[in-house]
Amino acid sequence: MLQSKLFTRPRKEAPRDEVSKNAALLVRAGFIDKLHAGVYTYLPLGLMVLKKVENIIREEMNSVGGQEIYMPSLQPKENWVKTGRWDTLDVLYKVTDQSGREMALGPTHEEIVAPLAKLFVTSYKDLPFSCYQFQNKFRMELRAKSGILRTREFIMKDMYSFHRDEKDLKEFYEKMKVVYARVFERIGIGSQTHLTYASGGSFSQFSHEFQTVTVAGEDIVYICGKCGTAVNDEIIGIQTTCPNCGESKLKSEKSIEVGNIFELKTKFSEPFDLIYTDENGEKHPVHMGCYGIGPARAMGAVVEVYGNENGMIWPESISPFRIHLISILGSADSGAEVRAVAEDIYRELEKKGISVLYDDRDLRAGEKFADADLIGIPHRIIVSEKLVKASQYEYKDRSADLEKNVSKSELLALF
RNA sequence: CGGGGCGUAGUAUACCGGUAGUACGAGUGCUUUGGGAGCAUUUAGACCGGGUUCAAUUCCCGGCGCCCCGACCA
Repeated sequence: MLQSKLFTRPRKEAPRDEVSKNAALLVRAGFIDKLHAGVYTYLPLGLMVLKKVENIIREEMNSVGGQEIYMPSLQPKENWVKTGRWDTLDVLYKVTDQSGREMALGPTHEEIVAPLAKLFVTSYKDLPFSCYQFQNKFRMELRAKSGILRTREFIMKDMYSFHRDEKDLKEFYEKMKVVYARVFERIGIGSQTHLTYASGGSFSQFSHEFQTVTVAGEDIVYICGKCGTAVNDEIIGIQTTCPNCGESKLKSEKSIEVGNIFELKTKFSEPFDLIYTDENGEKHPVHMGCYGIGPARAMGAVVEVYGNENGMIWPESISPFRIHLISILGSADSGAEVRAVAEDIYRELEKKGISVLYDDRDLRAGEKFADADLIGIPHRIIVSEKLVKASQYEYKDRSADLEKNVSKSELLALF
């Protein structure tokens, strides 16, 4: 993509009201814009990152047989009354239409997916299965904060699984732990993200969270130095040792919850009468599991981990582009030649199917470099008068801090 | 929801009870060209409502908005 065509533009300073690192950097780099408290627009570069995060999650959900669906945000009041959450869930946004009919803006989708499953589940032969979606969730947070880490409208991948009994649910649940770890590994925060034991609510002993260590986090976890498993502060009173290996020395860290999984069991199947008939003709409630990841929050966590005062360095897997090609046009006479060489390599890379952000703007070198630092694409190629004269290209791998001059064929061989 | 802070050009800021200043950005011209260039020139601003006052962007009250701390966060 030609950078001159991007309708957004990086800026030198963050707005005064964006204090958190993730929002300050993302706003400065032109990835997001704040509409109001806790509600952000995703601009072209930001949406590219978000979509890459989503696609990694999608691939992993598909790998365990998850089937993608899309459920509505506008949800009937009756479903929420049925589970008793219409009056008890204080983050629920309620809207009323012209006829006076009340509805909820979905903060989650158990109330929708359980009756949905009821349409298709009658026999043990219909189980197990799982479905998921990427959907905007609305939660009336009393206090939105920390940039895109805690917002009132946010995208969430929520998957729901349906099983004939607790044992089958448990097996699938264990598989999801592995799949979730792989998601966070792939988006670049694997080593900072810990499987964390948390409160299981009234239906199981524990739920599990995936907590990414960062000072911007709002949770506190106690991490086992031996196996990396963590315990959430909320249950450290009842779980004082590592639940995985028994180690008693745990280190406390601030962290952000980027994913969580829990066993719903029959909590939602019962109110919606979601039952199946077994081999003997006996009826049983379906056992459910629920698995959430906030792609935008995960993206914010990545920024918290990799951002510095100059900008980002994106993990390659979710970088908006693979390569940032920068032309240093120099004086008017050399400019045309530099531009021709840059356009040529741009076309060749695109032809190879490599995504390139080509900074073709007629700006000075310093400004282009500063913008590139902010945007944070990990691979950088520079074309300048000096380099053109020597038939060389400067290649920089920003995450490896590697910088070298290469010929065209060497350059193309790198990707 | 409790506590605190802040609302001034597109952005970041300054001053002031009496004509609102600077920088960046944006536009134009010339020079410059490998780390946010220089000169000239143009552009553009006091959140809303009420009160005090001869006079309010400034002081007071209310609203709205935003940020931070805490509480909350299947």
